[in-house]
Amino acid sequence: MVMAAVSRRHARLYVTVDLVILTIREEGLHVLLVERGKEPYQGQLALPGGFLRERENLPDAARRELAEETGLSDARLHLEQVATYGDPGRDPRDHVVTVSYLAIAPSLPAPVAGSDARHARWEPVDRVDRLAFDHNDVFADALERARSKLEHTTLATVFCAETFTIGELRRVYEAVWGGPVDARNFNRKVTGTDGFVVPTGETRRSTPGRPAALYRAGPAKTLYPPMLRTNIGAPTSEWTRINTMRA
Amino acid sequence: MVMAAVSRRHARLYVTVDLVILTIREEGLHVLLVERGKEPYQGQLALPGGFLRERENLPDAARRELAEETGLSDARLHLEQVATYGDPGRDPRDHVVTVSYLAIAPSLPAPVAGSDARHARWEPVDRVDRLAFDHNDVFADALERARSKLEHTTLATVFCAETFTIGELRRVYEAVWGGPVDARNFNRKVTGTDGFVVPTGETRRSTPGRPAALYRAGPAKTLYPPMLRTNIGAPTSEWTRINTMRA
DNA sequence: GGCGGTTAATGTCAGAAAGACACTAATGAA
DNA sequence: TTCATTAGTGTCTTTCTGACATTAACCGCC
Repeated sequence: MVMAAVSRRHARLYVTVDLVILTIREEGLHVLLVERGKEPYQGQLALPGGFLRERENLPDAARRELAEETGLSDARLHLEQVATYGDPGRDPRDHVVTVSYLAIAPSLPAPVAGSDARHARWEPVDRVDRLAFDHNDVFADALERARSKLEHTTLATVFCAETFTIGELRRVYEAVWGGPVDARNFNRKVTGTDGFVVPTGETRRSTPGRPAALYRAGPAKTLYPPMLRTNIGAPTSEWTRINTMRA
Repeated sequence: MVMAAVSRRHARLYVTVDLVILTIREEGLHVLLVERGKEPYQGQLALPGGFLRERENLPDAARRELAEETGLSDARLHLEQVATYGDPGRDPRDHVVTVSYLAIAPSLPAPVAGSDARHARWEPVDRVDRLAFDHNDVFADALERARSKLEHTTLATVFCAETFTIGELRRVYEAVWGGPVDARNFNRKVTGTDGFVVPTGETRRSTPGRPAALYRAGPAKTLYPPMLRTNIGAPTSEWTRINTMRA
């Protein structure tokens, strides 16, 4: 049986992946940006990314680009698809559809010098503005995804090292949500939720101050009931983008 | 200044949109499926969809396909992007990336007979199995998205006609979540949440029984605090698919 | 007109969870 | 030993939800 090829009448497009790589540095949430080395948008900051290769699937492309930018392929990294943007005018050169991925890692070092990351740098998330292409939207959607995920899942532990204190975990929430989280209620919620964290039995000393108990990430993925953002502005959750359709 | 074209070394792909069209018929949640008229997967059921055209953006393509399938372009329809699937082997003919959209409408009629919808039919969501391509995954993800959205947003009203009763709204929840919802607590939650519904002042009589008050959808999009599924199996929320990456 | 059945709406009680915040504990430095 | 700092535990109140009872508003029938 002969199988017909796809009609040549259909559009053929380039597909890229764009990465929103988040980490926590200097007590604040940062995103990795690169300076465009050539047109279009030369000199402007953009999210890192690249073109899909022949017969390459999307997550592999995202992992490849991530490894290029951060040098990491650690399994503890979080990588998840967020949205797809396909406005024909988003890239002046040609019709390019991009699939964005949220990547989260424990404290990442300064960007490595590579051919694509020559002018890469960590930017505080509240300082991100005027990115190339539609990357402002891409970034905003991924940031909101990260914020929502901290409400409903135990994802925050991915921002931490293998062992961490409750205080460190709470500061992750504060960095991602952009506001204070009550230490007493946070401690009760996290340690009272089965599978969120697992005590190691050891402590980490700080000078001065009471030594803090150390924990590892537990097996639970879902945080149920969720820990909702309350006193940090009105929730502009990704839930509310009814009829949201990325172009 | 001359702008370089995209390198010919990068892959060029076909992009499609796939629609998960949900409606409620005969007290149950249904999805629109079409029977494939040609290879690959000829004779098998699939989600409706089609190829992106030259210079067409994704939501326009989704709307175009939706109009073809349902005859509707009603602004009250809900249409939102869900995920993108790009496994090179997902279509035997060529490397095709698909972007899935969730579409929700009030009670839709039997499928119109069109060239693409010749063998279209509504299928109860719990009877969906062995779809073509990777459409089982596509469908499962969109269904879960719909289920989650009923927890966090006022989206359920889109399944209803312009005016509806609280009982009708509750049956939407029961159809989408697949289990019973307590009428007394539901009524209190819905009518007690600002902006969820707005009373019309009229009633709808049923014979026999107490006339039910009629409502319209209110302005609120977010349902906060959310109305979480509790006694309908463990929540298999889309939140828990950490590291979920559609291929 | 009254009664019964059905559906809708309101109400009650209890418990869980979270918000707000105080107090105690465990250090190390001075 | 004292003090400052950080961590952890605790208390009270409020809010919300779960479970379920009761009342209300019909229409059909006698």
